[in-house]
Amino acid sequence: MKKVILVDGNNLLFRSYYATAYTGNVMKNSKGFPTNAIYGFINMINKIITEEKPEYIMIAFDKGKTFRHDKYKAYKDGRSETPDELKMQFPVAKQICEAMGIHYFEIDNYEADDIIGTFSKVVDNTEGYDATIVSSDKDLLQLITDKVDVKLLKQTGFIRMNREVFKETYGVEPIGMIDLKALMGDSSDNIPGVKGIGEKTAISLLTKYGTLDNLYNHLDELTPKTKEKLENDKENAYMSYDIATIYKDVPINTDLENIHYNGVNALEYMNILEDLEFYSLIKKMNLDKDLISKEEKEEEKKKEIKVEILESVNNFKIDGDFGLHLEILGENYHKDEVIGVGIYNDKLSVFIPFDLLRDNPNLLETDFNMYTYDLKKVLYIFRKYNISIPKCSYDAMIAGYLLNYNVKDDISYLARTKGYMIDFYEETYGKGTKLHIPEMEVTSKDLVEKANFIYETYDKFLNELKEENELMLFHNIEMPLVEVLTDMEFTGINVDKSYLEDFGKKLEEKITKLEQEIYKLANQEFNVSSPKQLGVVLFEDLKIPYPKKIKDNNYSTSKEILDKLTGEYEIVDKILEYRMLTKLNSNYVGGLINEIMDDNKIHTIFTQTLTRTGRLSSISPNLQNIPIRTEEGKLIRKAFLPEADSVLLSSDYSQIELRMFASFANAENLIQAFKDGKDIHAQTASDIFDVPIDQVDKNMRRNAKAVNFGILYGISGFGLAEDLGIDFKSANKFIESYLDTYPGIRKYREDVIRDAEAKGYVKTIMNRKRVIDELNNKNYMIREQGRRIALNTPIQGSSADILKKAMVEIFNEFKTKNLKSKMLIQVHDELVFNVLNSELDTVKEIVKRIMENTYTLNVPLVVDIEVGADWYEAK
DNA sequence: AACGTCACG
DNA sequence: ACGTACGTGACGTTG
Repeated sequence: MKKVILVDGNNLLFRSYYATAYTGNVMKNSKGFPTNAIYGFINMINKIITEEKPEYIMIAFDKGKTFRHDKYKAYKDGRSETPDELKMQFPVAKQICEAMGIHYFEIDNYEADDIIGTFSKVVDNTEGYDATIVSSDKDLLQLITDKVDVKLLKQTGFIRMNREVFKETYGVEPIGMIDLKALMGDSSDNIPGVKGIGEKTAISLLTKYGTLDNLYNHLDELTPKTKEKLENDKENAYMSYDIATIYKDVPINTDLENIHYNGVNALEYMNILEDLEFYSLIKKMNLDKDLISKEEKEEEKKKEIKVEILESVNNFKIDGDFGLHLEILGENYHKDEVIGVGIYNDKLSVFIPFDLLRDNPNLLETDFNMYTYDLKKVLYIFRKYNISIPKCSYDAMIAGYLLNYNVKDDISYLARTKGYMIDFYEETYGKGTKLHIPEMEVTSKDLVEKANFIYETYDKFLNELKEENELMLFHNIEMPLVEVLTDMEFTGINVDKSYLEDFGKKLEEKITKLEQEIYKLANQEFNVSSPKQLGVVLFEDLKIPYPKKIKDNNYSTSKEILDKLTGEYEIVDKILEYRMLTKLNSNYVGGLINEIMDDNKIHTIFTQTLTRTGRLSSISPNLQNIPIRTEEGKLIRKAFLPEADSVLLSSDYSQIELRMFASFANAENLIQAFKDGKDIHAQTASDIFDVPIDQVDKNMRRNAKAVNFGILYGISGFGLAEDLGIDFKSANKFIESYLDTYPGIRKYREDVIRDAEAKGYVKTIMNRKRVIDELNNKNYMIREQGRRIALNTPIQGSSADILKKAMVEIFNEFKTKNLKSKMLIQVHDELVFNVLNSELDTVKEIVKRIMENTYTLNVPLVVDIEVGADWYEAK
């Protein structure tokens, strides 16, 4: 027997949607596209395939108004409109069917039921086949025959309904389902049936008379009341019969070979899953090799590479440029164990265990070029172990990042976009407690495969970069920056552990005290750190009126909300202080102490390929969010110290983003103000409120400052109103008068958005490109977000470009001048250096000159420099 | 693993 | 009628 699976696609999507949507929180990807229905849909299909192992499968969808509407206008009336968030998911579900290698059908004017009915009829009439229908809709039960059963989905699990079970449950043949509906109707489809006859009467009538026709032939045998009901509604009964009958002759190609299941198209499928951000499914799929089609498996085999595991260095020689991949066990190459390196080119296909390399640190000495994926990791490790480093000016991770591939720190993702089916890190090395180094046979193959991918795609990626005009950015900024960042990470920054410990103790004392006071004010003990418990205590037990229109089931206890209650309720002030102190203690005192290494320094990792705008990010620990805005928090900075005979120097761009914006938009008054070195927010206030600059008061300046910031983010009246605590109307007025004052800005905004919408992407001054899919989204809000992204990215990204360029130049000048001072930290518009006292004047001059002149805008770039005995003083 | 919160530019 | 400013990372709580 060959198994045919017939899936009710509509039903699956609706079910999955409402299974989770009732909470009001529909699952979405980071772009805001709803994915909850699709997620359940995919899981269900996967389950069906694993459980049923079908040779044939198809999925049916509804399309258009059906012929049933012609017969009965009110068909399905009363159903609530399908939510947009669900509608949006249908096209994606169909793409997924295709990617999964499953034929799907949608035929105008027919429901999914009819398509399924048509196939079930074919199977019923074909020797050697049987079918299983998958749905939670009982309507389909009428299709059950000896060869066709229904997997009826329940909330958890399913019931398999075959002819026997059906008869036991309903007392009639499956086909009698139609007669049953003709009598009892169906409220969900708004099928009327016969008034006054429900399930019980209908079943008992049909048990006796079998069919609707036969029943109407024996009306005289019935009680007068029932007879009357049936007579009155005869027309409705037959109409209902018609509508409830699944049509079995939909005009489609019913050749079963047409729906043969060949397995997924792995690449296409993966791409969709990545868009949806279903990472768990990506991993699962890769583990489930059954899902990958045979052709692809064969192709995979063809690519199998012979791997030599290097045991002795005697005959090892690099001949020609080569791909190299280094792997570590974990995520932090500053402390994790190194596994080894894979090397590949046309002549070499070798795995070198790390021990061997460490014992032979000159093994890789060569004039040929090295290509890598994550060069910084390689540079860092090789430097740490004094291994000679081949020259390298190509890194696939950087290339992939600039080309807008979703790299996600795992070479396998990038490789798969080019058809290299490399296992994910987690599959090979595990995760969390399961992290381990597998047998050398496995690691050697893994690393060489990766080196092979790096080597073979070199031309491809460089060509793509060339097409995007990103070669300059790649060669002159990002690649040289890798070395700069390596050096910064390697150098690290001194941190005074005992200072932090003392600071922590003081914090803890205050926290304990505050905690007791809060308990007292609350008349109970509870976990102040639990937003949930806190919400109940404040807004239920203490009956503090919630300061916002209630929208969710939960009370927000965010600063934004609590700030509105300060002064009025003592407990709120204490909670805010508690929050601030615990944040400092756990995130900064504790967090930083945990990251201090044996040399008493902190070595962060700068991620160069993460942000969508071109900025860096910093992890383990994040040195880009050390407190500064409050005095208490700022004290943390006293723990960051220079080396002996040195000071810390901080240089930061003044208003770089606003200058950038003024320059791009050619906003003359703003540009002039920058040229004249005026207080820019005061000048703005003077312009929009039309008063002389010396009559600008504090409030006017504050408002102007907020608009200046807002404009960088793609301002909205609502956002500005929130920020300034004013009403929506006045906020809009500010914005309007701002745009009237600076018509260049108004025009620039319109131009940028129009251009971005036409092209689907934006670029920075150095041609860094960001694709903005949000601009095409059907959802108004997401499109609006896309527009704000289009406005903000060139600003934020160009600032990032400029600072990166400056970093490379400063690094090079330090090197040529043989300076011992070191760049340590980058914080988006600021650099922090350890500067030897003897080099202070030189460094000041270099840093200021390069940062201010590395790129010429229509406005001057101004850099402020501060020096001190710690990071607190140097700021 | 996701959420809420809050630290930074 | 809706829901609202851009880009990050880390922690504690909760499911």
